[in-house]
Amino acid sequence: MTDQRRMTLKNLAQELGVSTATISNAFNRPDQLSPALRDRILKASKRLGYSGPDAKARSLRTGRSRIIAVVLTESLTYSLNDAVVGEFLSGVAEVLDAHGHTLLLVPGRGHASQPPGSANIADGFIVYGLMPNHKLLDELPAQRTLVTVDFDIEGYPTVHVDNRAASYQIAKHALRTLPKRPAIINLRLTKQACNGRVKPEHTLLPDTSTVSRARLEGFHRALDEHGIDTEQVPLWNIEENTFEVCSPVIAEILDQPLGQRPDLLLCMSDRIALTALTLAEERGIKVPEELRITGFDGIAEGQYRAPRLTTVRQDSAGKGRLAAQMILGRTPFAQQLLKTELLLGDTCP
Amino acid sequence: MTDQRRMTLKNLAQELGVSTATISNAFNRPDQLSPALRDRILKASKRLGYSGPDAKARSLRTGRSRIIAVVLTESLTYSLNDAVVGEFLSGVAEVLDAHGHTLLLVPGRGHASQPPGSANIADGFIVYGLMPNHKLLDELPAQRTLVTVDFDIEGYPTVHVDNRAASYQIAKHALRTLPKRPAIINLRLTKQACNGRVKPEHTLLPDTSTVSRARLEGFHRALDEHGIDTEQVPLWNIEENTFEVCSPVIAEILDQPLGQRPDLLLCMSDRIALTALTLAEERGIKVPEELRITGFDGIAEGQYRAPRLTTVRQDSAGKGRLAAQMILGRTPFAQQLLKTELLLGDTCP
DNA sequence: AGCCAAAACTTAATCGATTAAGCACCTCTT
DNA sequence: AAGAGGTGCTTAATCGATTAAGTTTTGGCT
Repeated sequence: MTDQRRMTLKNLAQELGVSTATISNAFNRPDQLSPALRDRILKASKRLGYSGPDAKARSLRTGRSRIIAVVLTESLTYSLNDAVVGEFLSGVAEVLDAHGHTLLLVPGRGHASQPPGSANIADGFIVYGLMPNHKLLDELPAQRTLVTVDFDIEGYPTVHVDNRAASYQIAKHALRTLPKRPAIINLRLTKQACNGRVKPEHTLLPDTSTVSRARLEGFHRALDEHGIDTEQVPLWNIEENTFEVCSPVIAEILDQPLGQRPDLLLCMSDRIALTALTLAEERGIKVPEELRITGFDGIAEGQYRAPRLTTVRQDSAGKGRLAAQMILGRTPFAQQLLKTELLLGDTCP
Repeated sequence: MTDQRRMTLKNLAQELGVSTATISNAFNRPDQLSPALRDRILKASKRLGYSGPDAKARSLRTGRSRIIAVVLTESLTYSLNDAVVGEFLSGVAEVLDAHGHTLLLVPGRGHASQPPGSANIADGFIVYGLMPNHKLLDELPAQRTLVTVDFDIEGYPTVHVDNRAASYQIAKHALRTLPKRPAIINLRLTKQACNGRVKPEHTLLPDTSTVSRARLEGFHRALDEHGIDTEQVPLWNIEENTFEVCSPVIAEILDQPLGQRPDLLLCMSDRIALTALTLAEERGIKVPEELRITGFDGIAEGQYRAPRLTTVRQDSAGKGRLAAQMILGRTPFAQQLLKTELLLGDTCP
């Protein structure tokens, strides 16, 4: 028996007394050989434990792997626990799957973080929300196909959301009833790590193409229009979009003496807003009577609870679908800007 | 200039007048050549736009791709929106990343669902919670390394959670104060699709190795011990672990006339329990006074809210880490059974 | 029968690397 | 001065497929 040697296309060909080309055709181009022979080959490969052409060899020869890599901002560990990222990925996956492609996840920053080397097996890269100065960016553009999401690289196609317009819109809504003490809680806004109140010594990220910077500008514009001095509006920064990291900062905000405690929180993510909501509930602070809260993102968790979060929904899944379509060449490369939608919940009616 | 032709190791070698072996060594075995030459090679490759050995070719030659595939039960679109799956994947990713491997996501059921063909590029497979009769299982064991999670394939290493013990434990806790009308809400328990009350014509999944079946048995055993006739306990089934699919079923349960409405809901997932909690709040049903609710999984969403969900925590991330370690050969292959932990929240004190 | 096109296969080059084995050459040691 | 042992590099086989081009067989038509 020949069970021992690893089954390859070549071995199978020998076994059956046909050429390797024919075996290959049996798997890839049924019209190139007689049905009878094809049937014989397929049966034999099942019998001998040959599970089809090896993906490694095939991808080398054809130059295509049917794998698309998504490069994420953070470690995978963090990213996969973030609802917004999850939604985005599920959008990507939906389109890839429909076209027979598979999804490779590459961490933006990791432990041993290999160079993208092991990932350059992919046919294309979707780069998600990297900081504009990220070191990976030096290496990537040498690669073939590339779509960026939520940030720009000069000359490359992008899909993103009009963050400025969206945050302006929700701030406008919130300001219809003027707050006495509004406050803003942002995400990764300062150049230096800062988990708490943003002080004069902190410099904000300069690049207005940054998601956080754009959202802040939307808030500020709305405040301006309502005659509120943005300099006087307390600005807080949070380093990581998780309950654990948000929690102490928000506790600090809510535990200020009554005269200083904000009555409106403009939050830069639903995660932040939901954390604020939970902490307010724990303290018996009435939402929205004593404290109004707005979020950003429109994740499911904020909508499937009582009270519902007032927020602005960005179509993360749609963003993912679009990016995937661009990478697969189903949609012309372009600069795509997705619309957002105001969700009127109960936390800021 | 030679910029035009695609840079390969061979071209680079020619350009520099050295052998391909030397270039390869420059990237993979620095000790095999003089530092001076290596430096020259690295500089030249940067200059000529060569981004290191091609991953496709390398993986063919070496037989290893440094890619591990995770095969998921459902479509990726669904899986990536499920907190439990997300946590599991983040555990997997953590270990893979630390060892310089990348994560390939393969949907269990998809649209065009290619055979695992394009995925067999992976060095190993982590198969997550597939139904025991899934067709993918026919194809997979021919592959090299394989670890199953949350279900068994004869003879293969597994990591799972003691679902029976865990559900028994939380049911025991819930039954310390005897309910008048307990009810059970399960997930994917019936052979036929059934989103609602399980009726006599439905047959339960036979295999007790199934997660849902095991959990049901835990519930039943506890009920038994408290002298409650399990036949009399209404059993509801839900087909998909999402708010949208849960919602109508739970509405139906809660909208029953007061004498029939349950006063204890044993839910098979936190998603179900949280949906029940939201719907109860909307209806002004007091939790836990009028209705006690228990969950299963211990996802973050249930703990970072008020009231906190009473549930039993399975260490999904730990499951992922362990599976990844086994696949990478860092932990001996085995049948691993992870412990669970009771989380006493407010919904069933 | 004879001719020709289509059908059914085969030949052989190629994709871009890795790596064992081999060959110079240099530096010590005795 | 000869042998031993390192360095530093090259040669060439190989991984497992795909595919354009070529060859043989088949069958249809006059």
